[in-house]
Amino acid sequence: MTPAPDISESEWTVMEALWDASPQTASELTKLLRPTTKWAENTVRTLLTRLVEKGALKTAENSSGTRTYLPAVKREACVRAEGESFMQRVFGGAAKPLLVHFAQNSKLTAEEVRELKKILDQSLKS
Amino acid sequence: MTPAPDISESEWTVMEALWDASPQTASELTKLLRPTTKWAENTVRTLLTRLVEKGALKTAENSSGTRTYLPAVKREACVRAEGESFMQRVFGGAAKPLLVHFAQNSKLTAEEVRELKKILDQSLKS
DNA sequence: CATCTCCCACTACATTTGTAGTTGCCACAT
DNA sequence: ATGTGGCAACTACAAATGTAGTGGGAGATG
Repeated sequence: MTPAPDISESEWTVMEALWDASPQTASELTKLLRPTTKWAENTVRTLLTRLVEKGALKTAENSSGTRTYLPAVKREACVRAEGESFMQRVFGGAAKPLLVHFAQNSKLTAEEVRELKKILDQSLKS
Repeated sequence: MTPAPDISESEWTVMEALWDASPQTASELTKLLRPTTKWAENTVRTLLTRLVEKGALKTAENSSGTRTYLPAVKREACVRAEGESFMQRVFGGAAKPLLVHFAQNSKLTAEEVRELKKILDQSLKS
């Protein structure tokens, strides 16, 4: 596995779009992201280039010869890495305080609480 | 309330030390952090200065006239802000997927699971 | 053929972050 | 008075990040 590259905030936005739907060309992505980000196309291109350098994206040519981008790393792997680093930085690496924090600071529906409890049960299963 | 300044990773290390025990002088902090960080005193001083600029720390003179540093923002507030931003970036702002993720990726003791369930129950007590 | 368009490769430039080094000032021991 | 040891202010400088601009080649168009 690629060791889950470091993905900055803006880059993360691009990655999400591609995890959601890929491959896409730079201009497709630009249009897709424009409403939320207001980024110029060159900005998106720069981010794409950097992500390719980092090994987070791969490229391929589409039928019409233009380049398309697609993830080279799984979202889940990046989420795990980011989560790990966050947990380390803010909670000294301990999962429980983190879970406590988010459990306390979120308003959850009864349904969600039920689900989470089930997952907690499983999590200690193995 | 101060709107919870943006605290970088290295800065966070310093903040933790001061949330843990304050006020402290630059050299005290340097000694305290040396084992873990290997930072030169000037490095610590730079971080302290930046944190003061950001409004995360305040200073005061101690009896012997040298400067001491102490938090100007509560840890809990910073944790909340960081957590919020992390949740936004990585989980699109949704608490449940975040909780699911960490619940699944952590090995918890039966005791911890019990505790967490209790907190979940309270969290929906609206 | 002369252009107009797209797309891509380069270049740009301010900020933030990590990690110090250099200088100046002041109280205290000679 | 003078050197010395701290402490504080200012300066340094490279990498990463956010956010573009510019120039050049390959097709589409008039």
